[in-house]
Amino acid sequence: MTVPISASPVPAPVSPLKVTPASPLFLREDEIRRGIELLYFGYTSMIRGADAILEAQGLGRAHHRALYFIARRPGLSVGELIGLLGITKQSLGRVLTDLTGRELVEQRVGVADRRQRLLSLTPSGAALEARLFTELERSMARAYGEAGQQAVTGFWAVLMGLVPPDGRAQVEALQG
Amino acid sequence: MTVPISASPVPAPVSPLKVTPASPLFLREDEIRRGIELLYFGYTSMIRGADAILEAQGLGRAHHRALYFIARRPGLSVGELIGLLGITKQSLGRVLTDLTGRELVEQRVGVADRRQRLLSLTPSGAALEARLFTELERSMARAYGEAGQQAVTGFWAVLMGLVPPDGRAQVEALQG
DNA sequence: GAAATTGGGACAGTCATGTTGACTTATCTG
DNA sequence: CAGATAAGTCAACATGACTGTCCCAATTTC
Repeated sequence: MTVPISASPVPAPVSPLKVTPASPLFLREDEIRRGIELLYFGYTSMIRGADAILEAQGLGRAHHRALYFIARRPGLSVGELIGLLGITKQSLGRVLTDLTGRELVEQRVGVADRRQRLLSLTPSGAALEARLFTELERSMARAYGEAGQQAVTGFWAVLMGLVPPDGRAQVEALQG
Repeated sequence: MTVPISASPVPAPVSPLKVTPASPLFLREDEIRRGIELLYFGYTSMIRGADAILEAQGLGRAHHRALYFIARRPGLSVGELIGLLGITKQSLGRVLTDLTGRELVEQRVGVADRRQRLLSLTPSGAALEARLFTELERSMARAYGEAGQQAVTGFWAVLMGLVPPDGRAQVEALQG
């Protein structure tokens, strides 16, 4: 990455006014640690907003995650939800028993495959998920607004880069 | 959303070539959900890399977080660590008992205030933390490299925006 | 100097959420 | 029909958070 300058004796830096330029190779330990720490604090800050609502309902974050993905992809099967959450059938089972018992989630038999149980939110489940989403949205919308449109694109790009290549299709499929 | 057409017969859109322009106000629900989901999957993908090392040591993620912050700010007090982790004294107590019992962390009496116990890593603790950090670094460095320098700046900006204003000083103080 | 506050440790109990393993039922597919 | 798959269930267990209480030593305050 050396720029050959033959004629001029002292090669002047290209941008002398930038005091702390980011390393071109992104390899400095401090930059890695900054990312790790911001990811930790940013993530926990965002989800903390919904905790009060959940606690008032006697639910936990595991219930929230299930509600979120069922809202996002209504009609998904139990197996698909297990894959998204990355937990075992037994762990999800307890959460799903809670949610169906409270009539926040309902199941119906799959059409193509009658072994499947397709999940969707009841009206009250959708109302609760909307309240929870509003909390996350408040936090995320403020961050987007403060950082600006270009920053948001970078935010998405780095986060997608953190996901192992074989998992990216799943994330993309969830969206769009 | 009807467009009144009075004088000019067909008002041409301003940017007819942009197929899916990002909303200027960053308020479209899909953009919020994309951020929520990428943050969730990106965060879990990054930390998952260290789990195998931890499990081999019989330690958990709580131990990792404590090791990380002690490595980052050697000599910090128990109270400061509690503040960073956002957990109670009792919860941290068990983790710290484990780590000191395994001689990964050591405590010494505070100099200015002798009630304090200042935490630091032993050589073997530093070695373990370095191995764990290498795992996180591998993931983060790849994401930085794929996304590019400008994206990293945006990544940082959005994440800092997620942190409530009264908590940002603490995050900044951890760095630099 | 006495009293109140603070930093830290310890004990006991509880809850939420994850795990493994084994078994059952219904259904689909070769 | 035989085997594989989707889902549910029971039991046991591990982790990591919580609350509440009590204690000690050191510091700060009056």
